[in-house]
Amino acid sequence: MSKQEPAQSCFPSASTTEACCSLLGRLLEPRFFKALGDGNRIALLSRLAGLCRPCTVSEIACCCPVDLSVVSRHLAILRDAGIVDAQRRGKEVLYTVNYDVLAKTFRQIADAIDTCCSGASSPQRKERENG
Amino acid sequence: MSKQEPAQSCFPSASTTEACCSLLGRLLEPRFFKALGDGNRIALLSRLAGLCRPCTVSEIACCCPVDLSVVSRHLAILRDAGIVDAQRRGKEVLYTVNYDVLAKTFRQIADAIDTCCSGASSPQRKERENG
DNA sequence: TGCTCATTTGCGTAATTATACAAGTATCGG
DNA sequence: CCGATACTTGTATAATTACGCAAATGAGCA
Repeated sequence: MSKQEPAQSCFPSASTTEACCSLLGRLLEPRFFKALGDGNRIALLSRLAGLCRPCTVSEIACCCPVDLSVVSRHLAILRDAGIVDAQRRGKEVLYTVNYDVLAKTFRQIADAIDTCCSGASSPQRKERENG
Repeated sequence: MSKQEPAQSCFPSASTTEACCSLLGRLLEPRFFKALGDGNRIALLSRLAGLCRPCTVSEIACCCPVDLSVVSRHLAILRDAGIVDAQRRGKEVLYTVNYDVLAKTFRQIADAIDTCCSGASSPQRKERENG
Protein backbone atom coordinates (compact mmCIF):
# COMPACT_ATOMS: atom_id res chain seq x y z
CA MET A 1 0.00 0.00 0.00
CA SER A 2 1.39 3.38 -0.97
CA LYS A 3 2.27 6.07 1.51
CA GLN A 4 -0.04 8.43 -0.40
CA GLU A 5 -3.06 6.58 1.01
CA PRO A 6 -5.11 9.05 3.06
CA ALA A 7 -6.13 8.22 6.61
CA GLN A 8 -9.61 6.74 6.56
CA SER A 9 -10.61 8.93 9.49
CA CYS A 10 -10.38 11.90 7.15
CA PHE A 11 -13.54 10.87 5.35
CA PRO A 12 -16.56 11.79 7.50
CA SER A 13 -19.02 9.91 5.32
CA ALA A 14 -16.79 7.59 3.43
CA SER A 15 -19.47 5.39 1.93
CA THR A 16 -21.03 8.17 -0.11
CA THR A 17 -18.19 10.57 -0.70
CA GLU A 18 -15.42 8.16 -1.53
CA ALA A 19 -17.07 6.91 -4.70
CA CYS A 20 -17.54 10.48 -5.84
CA CYS A 21 -13.99 11.48 -4.98
CA SER A 22 -12.50 8.52 -6.71
CA LEU A 23 -14.63 9.06 -9.81
CA LEU A 24 -13.40 12.61 -10.20
CA GLY A 25 -9.96 11.55 -9.08
CA ARG A 26 -9.91 8.96 -11.83
CA LEU A 27 -11.18 11.32 -14.50
CA LEU A 28 -8.95 14.24 -13.57
CA GLU A 29 -5.60 12.88 -14.69
CA PRO A 30 -2.77 15.29 -13.92
CA ARG A 31 -0.81 14.21 -16.99
CA PHE A 32 -3.71 15.12 -19.24
CA PHE A 33 -4.05 18.60 -17.77
CA LYS A 34 -0.33 19.09 -17.50
CA ALA A 35 -0.16 18.55 -21.23
CA LEU A 36 -2.70 21.33 -21.71
CA GLY A 37 -1.05 23.61 -19.19
CA ASP A 38 1.44 25.25 -21.52
CA GLY A 39 0.72 28.17 -23.81
CA ASN A 40 2.81 26.88 -26.67
CA ARG A 41 1.17 23.48 -26.53
CA ILE A 42 -2.26 25.10 -26.57
CA ALA A 43 -1.20 27.14 -29.58
CA LEU A 44 0.04 24.03 -31.36
CA LEU A 45 -3.11 22.09 -30.50
CA SER A 46 -5.37 24.95 -31.56
CA ARG A 47 -3.55 25.21 -34.84
CA LEU A 48 -3.74 21.49 -35.48
CA ALA A 49 -7.42 21.48 -34.52
CA GLY A 50 -8.08 24.51 -36.69
CA LEU A 51 -6.52 23.05 -39.79
CA CYS A 52 -8.95 20.13 -39.54
CA ARG A 53 -6.65 17.58 -41.13
CA PRO A 54 -3.55 15.57 -40.31
CA CYS A 55 -0.54 17.89 -40.25
CA THR A 56 3.20 17.55 -40.25
CA VAL A 57 5.37 18.84 -37.44
CA SER A 58 6.71 21.64 -39.60
CA GLU A 59 3.23 22.74 -40.55
CA ILE A 60 2.09 22.87 -36.95
CA ALA A 61 5.30 24.48 -35.78
CA CYS A 62 4.96 27.81 -37.50
CA CYS A 63 2.44 29.15 -34.99
CA CYS A 64 5.05 28.81 -32.30
CA PRO A 65 8.18 30.93 -31.80
CA VAL A 66 10.29 28.02 -30.57
CA ASP A 67 12.76 25.62 -32.09
CA LEU A 68 11.38 22.75 -34.16
CA SER A 69 12.85 20.27 -31.69
CA VAL A 70 10.85 21.89 -28.93
CA VAL A 71 7.70 21.61 -31.01
CA SER A 72 8.46 17.95 -31.52
CA ARG A 73 8.75 17.47 -27.78
CA HIS A 74 5.52 19.37 -27.15
CA LEU A 75 3.70 17.19 -29.65
CA ALA A 76 5.13 14.10 -27.97
CA ILE A 77 3.73 15.30 -24.65
CA LEU A 78 0.31 15.82 -26.24
CA ARG A 79 0.58 12.38 -27.81
CA ASP A 80 1.56 10.72 -24.52
CA ALA A 81 -1.46 12.36 -22.89
CA GLY A 82 -3.73 10.88 -25.56
CA ILE A 83 -4.67 14.27 -26.93
CA VAL A 84 -3.21 13.78 -30.40
CA ASP A 85 -2.15 10.81 -32.47
CA ALA A 86 0.96 10.49 -34.59
CA GLN A 87 1.46 8.45 -37.68
CA ARG A 88 4.51 8.32 -39.90
CA ARG A 89 3.95 8.69 -43.62
CA GLY A 90 7.19 8.56 -45.48
CA LYS A 91 9.58 11.21 -44.29
CA GLU A 92 6.87 13.06 -42.48
CA VAL A 93 4.95 12.42 -39.30
CA LEU A 94 1.30 13.34 -39.40
CA TYR A 95 -0.32 14.50 -36.21
CA THR A 96 -4.07 14.37 -35.68
CA VAL A 97 -6.27 15.70 -32.90
CA ASN A 98 -8.12 12.95 -31.06
CA TYR A 99 -11.35 14.90 -31.41
CA ASP A 100 -13.58 12.15 -30.13
CA VAL A 101 -11.48 11.15 -27.16
CA LEU A 102 -10.98 14.75 -26.23
CA ALA A 103 -14.63 15.77 -26.45
CA LYS A 104 -15.68 12.64 -24.63
CA THR A 105 -13.18 13.21 -21.84
CA PHE A 106 -14.28 16.79 -21.26
CA ARG A 107 -17.93 15.81 -21.35
CA GLN A 108 -17.38 12.94 -18.92
CA ILE A 109 -15.74 15.31 -16.48
CA ALA A 110 -18.58 17.80 -16.86
CA ASP A 111 -21.09 15.02 -16.19
CA ALA A 112 -19.13 13.78 -13.20
CA ILE A 113 -19.12 17.25 -11.71
CA ASP A 114 -22.86 17.59 -12.31
CA THR A 115 -23.77 14.27 -10.75
CA CYS A 116 -21.11 14.41 -8.05
CA CYS A 117 -23.06 16.32 -5.48
CA SER A 118 -26.54 16.49 -6.95
CA GLY A 119 -28.96 17.27 -4.17
CA ALA A 120 -26.13 18.26 -1.89
CA SER A 121 -25.67 21.49 -0.03
CA SER A 122 -23.96 23.53 -2.73
CA PRO A 123 -25.96 26.77 -3.08
CA GLN A 124 -25.39 26.96 -6.83
CA ARG A 125 -26.59 23.43 -7.31
CA LYS A 126 -29.71 24.01 -5.24
CA GLU A 127 -30.43 27.09 -7.31
CA ARG A 128 -29.91 25.24 -10.55
CA GLU A 129 -31.99 22.23 -9.64
CA ASN A 130 -34.83 24.02 -7.88
CA GLY A 131 -35.14 27.20 -9.98
CA MET B 1 1.84 43.76 -33.11
CA SER B 2 3.39 41.22 -30.78
CA LYS B 3 6.28 39.03 -31.79
CA GLN B 4 4.13 36.01 -30.97
CA GLU B 5 1.93 36.78 -33.98
CA PRO B 6 2.27 33.92 -36.46
CA ALA B 7 3.12 34.62 -40.05
CA GLN B 8 -0.07 34.88 -42.05
CA SER B 9 1.38 32.63 -44.70
CA CYS B 10 1.26 29.82 -42.21
CA PHE B 11 -2.50 29.67 -42.40
CA PRO B 12 -3.52 28.03 -45.67
CA SER B 13 -7.21 28.81 -45.27
CA ALA B 14 -7.16 31.53 -42.72
CA SER B 15 -10.72 32.69 -43.15
CA THR B 16 -12.22 29.42 -41.99
CA THR B 17 -9.57 28.02 -39.70
CA GLU B 18 -8.61 31.10 -37.77
CA ALA B 19 -11.98 31.52 -36.09
CA CYS B 20 -11.86 27.91 -35.04
CA CYS B 21 -8.33 28.18 -33.71
CA SER B 22 -9.05 31.30 -31.77
CA LEU B 23 -12.21 29.82 -30.27
CA LEU B 24 -10.31 26.84 -28.90
CA GLY B 25 -7.37 29.05 -28.10
CA ARG B 26 -9.65 31.25 -26.04
CA LEU B 27 -11.31 28.36 -24.21
CA LEU B 28 -8.13 26.42 -23.52
CA GLU B 29 -6.56 28.66 -20.92
CA PRO B 30 -3.18 27.37 -19.80
CA ARG B 31 -3.64 28.71 -16.28
CA PHE B 32 -6.82 26.69 -15.86
CA PHE B 33 -5.18 23.46 -16.95
CA LYS B 34 -1.96 24.20 -15.13
CA ALA B 35 -4.02 24.40 -11.95
CA LEU B 36 -5.39 20.93 -12.65
CA GLY B 37 -2.01 19.55 -13.67
CA ASP B 38 -0.80 18.57 -10.23
CA GLY B 39 -1.63 15.36 -8.41
CA ASN B 40 -1.96 16.95 -5.02
CA ARG B 41 -4.25 19.66 -6.34
CA ILE B 42 -6.45 17.02 -7.97
CA ALA B 43 -6.57 15.14 -4.69
CA LEU B 44 -7.55 18.30 -2.84
CA LEU B 45 -10.16 19.21 -5.42
CA SER B 46 -11.58 15.68 -5.49
CA ARG B 47 -11.84 15.67 -1.73
CA LEU B 48 -13.52 19.06 -1.65
CA ALA B 49 -15.89 18.01 -4.40
CA GLY B 50 -16.59 14.73 -2.66
CA LEU B 51 -17.50 16.28 0.64
CA CYS B 52 -20.20 18.28 -1.13
CA ARG B 53 -20.07 21.26 1.18
CA PRO B 54 -17.84 24.22 1.98
CA CYS B 55 -14.71 22.99 3.74
CA THR B 56 -11.89 24.51 5.71
CA VAL B 57 -8.29 24.26 4.62
CA SER B 58 -7.48 21.83 7.41
CA GLU B 59 -10.38 19.59 6.47
CA ILE B 60 -9.32 19.47 2.85
CA ALA B 61 -5.65 19.08 3.71
CA CYS B 62 -5.77 15.67 5.30
CA CYS B 63 -5.98 13.84 1.97
CA CYS B 64 -2.60 15.27 1.05
CA PRO B 65 0.77 14.33 2.50
CA VAL B 66 2.17 17.86 2.35
CA ASP B 67 2.51 20.76 4.72
CA LEU B 68 -0.59 22.80 5.46
CA SER B 69 1.05 25.87 3.97
CA VAL B 70 1.50 24.00 0.74
CA VAL B 71 -2.16 23.04 0.75
CA SER B 72 -3.03 26.68 1.25
CA ARG B 73 -0.93 27.59 -1.76
CA HIS B 74 -2.52 24.84 -3.85
CA LEU B 75 -5.98 26.07 -2.95
CA ALA B 76 -4.95 29.61 -3.87
CA ILE B 77 -3.87 28.36 -7.29
CA LEU B 78 -7.23 26.62 -7.75
CA ARG B 79 -8.96 29.80 -6.63
CA ASP B 80 -6.98 32.01 -9.01
CA ALA B 81 -7.92 29.66 -11.82
CA GLY B 82 -11.60 30.06 -10.96
CA ILE B 83 -11.98 26.43 -9.98
CA VAL B 84 -12.87 27.01 -6.35
CA ASP B 85 -14.10 29.94 -4.30
CA ALA B 86 -12.90 31.02 -0.89
CA GLN B 87 -14.81 32.80 1.81
CA ARG B 88 -13.66 33.65 5.29
CA ARG B 89 -15.94 32.73 8.17
CA GLY B 90 -14.46 33.67 11.46
CA LYS B 91 -11.07 32.10 11.95
CA GLU B 92 -11.62 29.67 9.13
CA VAL B 93 -11.67 30.00 5.37
CA LEU B 94 -14.28 27.96 3.59
CA TYR B 95 -13.48 26.67 0.15
CA THR B 96 -16.17 25.65 -2.31
CA VAL B 97 -15.98 23.98 -5.69
CA ASN B 98 -17.32 26.15 -8.48
CA TYR B 99 -19.40 23.27 -9.75
CA ASP B 100 -21.36 25.26 -12.28
CA VAL B 101 -18.46 27.18 -13.73
CA LEU B 102 -16.38 24.05 -13.89
CA ALA B 103 -19.01 21.89 -15.58
CA LYS B 104 -19.87 24.69 -17.98
CA THR B 105 -16.24 25.22 -18.91
CA PHE B 106 -15.63 21.55 -19.65
CA ARG B 107 -18.85 21.30 -21.63
CA GLN B 108 -18.03 24.40 -23.65
CA ILE B 109 -14.67 22.95 -24.59
CA ALA B 110 -16.28 19.65 -25.54
CA ASP B 111 -18.79 21.52 -27.72
CA ALA B 112 -16.06 23.60 -29.31
CA ILE B 113 -14.12 20.47 -30.19
CA ASP B 114 -17.23 18.89 -31.66
CA THR B 115 -18.18 21.87 -33.80
CA CYS B 116 -14.61 22.85 -34.62
CA CYS B 117 -14.15 20.69 -37.65
CA SER B 118 -17.60 19.29 -38.29
CA GLY B 119 -17.76 18.11 -41.86
CA ALA B 120 -14.00 18.29 -42.16
CA SER B 121 -11.64 15.55 -43.19
CA SER B 122 -11.01 13.94 -39.82
CA PRO B 123 -11.62 10.19 -40.25
CA GLN B 124 -13.18 9.88 -36.80
CA ARG B 125 -15.58 12.70 -37.41
CA LYS B 126 -16.63 11.31 -40.78
CA GLU B 127 -17.27 7.98 -39.14
CA ARG B 128 -19.27 9.55 -36.35
CA GLU B 129 -21.37 11.76 -38.56
CA ASN B 130 -22.01 9.31 -41.37
CA GLY B 131 -22.26 6.05 -39.42
C1' DT C 1 -4.56 43.44 25.78
C1' DG C 2 -2.78 38.96 25.52
C1' DC C 3 -3.55 34.19 24.03
C1' DT C 4 -4.90 30.67 20.81
C1' DC C 5 -6.33 28.73 16.53
C1' DA C 6 -6.64 28.88 11.35
C1' DT C 7 -4.64 30.33 7.46
C1' DT C 8 -1.40 32.83 4.59
C1' DT C 9 3.08 34.65 3.25
C1' DG C 10 8.42 35.02 3.19
C1' DC C 11 12.21 32.59 1.97
C1' DG C 12 15.54 29.12 0.75
C1' DT C 13 16.03 24.65 -1.63
C1' DA C 14 15.08 20.69 -4.49
C1' DA C 15 12.70 18.98 -8.42
C1' DT C 16 10.61 19.66 -12.69
C1' DT C 17 9.99 21.80 -17.07
C1' DA C 18 10.89 24.57 -21.28
C1' DT C 19 14.25 25.73 -24.26
C1' DA C 20 18.28 25.89 -27.75
C1' DC C 21 21.69 23.67 -30.21
C1' DA C 22 23.92 19.62 -31.82
C1' DA C 23 23.82 14.97 -33.11
C1' DG C 24 21.10 10.99 -34.22
C1' DT C 25 17.46 8.21 -36.79
C1' DA C 26 14.24 7.35 -40.57
C1' DT C 27 12.70 7.75 -45.27
C1' DC C 28 12.94 8.99 -49.94
C1' DG C 29 15.14 9.91 -54.50
C1' DG C 30 19.09 9.47 -57.28
C1' DC D 1 25.28 3.73 -51.21
C1' DC D 2 24.83 8.88 -50.88
C1' DG D 3 22.71 13.09 -49.90
C1' DA D 4 18.63 15.64 -48.70
C1' DT D 5 14.58 16.23 -45.92
C1' DA D 6 11.75 15.55 -41.72
C1' DC D 7 11.72 14.59 -37.36
C1' DT D 8 13.49 12.95 -32.76
C1' DT D 9 16.76 12.53 -29.03
C1' DG D 10 21.06 13.90 -26.11
C1' DT D 11 22.76 17.36 -23.34
C1' DA D 12 23.25 21.61 -20.97
C1' DT D 13 20.99 25.64 -19.03
C1' DA D 14 17.55 28.92 -17.50
C1' DA D 15 13.01 29.41 -15.69
C1' DT D 16 9.32 27.72 -13.18
C1' DT D 17 7.19 25.11 -9.69
C1' DA D 18 6.54 22.38 -5.35
C1' DC D 19 7.95 22.05 -0.95
C1' DG D 20 9.11 22.68 4.23
C1' DC D 21 9.85 25.62 7.90
C1' DA D 22 9.39 29.89 10.18
C1' DA D 23 7.13 34.15 10.69
C1' DA D 24 3.11 37.06 9.87
C1' DT D 25 -1.80 37.99 9.55
C1' DG D 26 -6.63 37.63 10.95
C1' DA D 27 -10.36 36.43 14.12
C1' DG D 28 -12.35 34.89 18.27
C1' DC D 29 -12.10 34.84 23.26
C1' DA D 30 -10.58 35.42 28.24
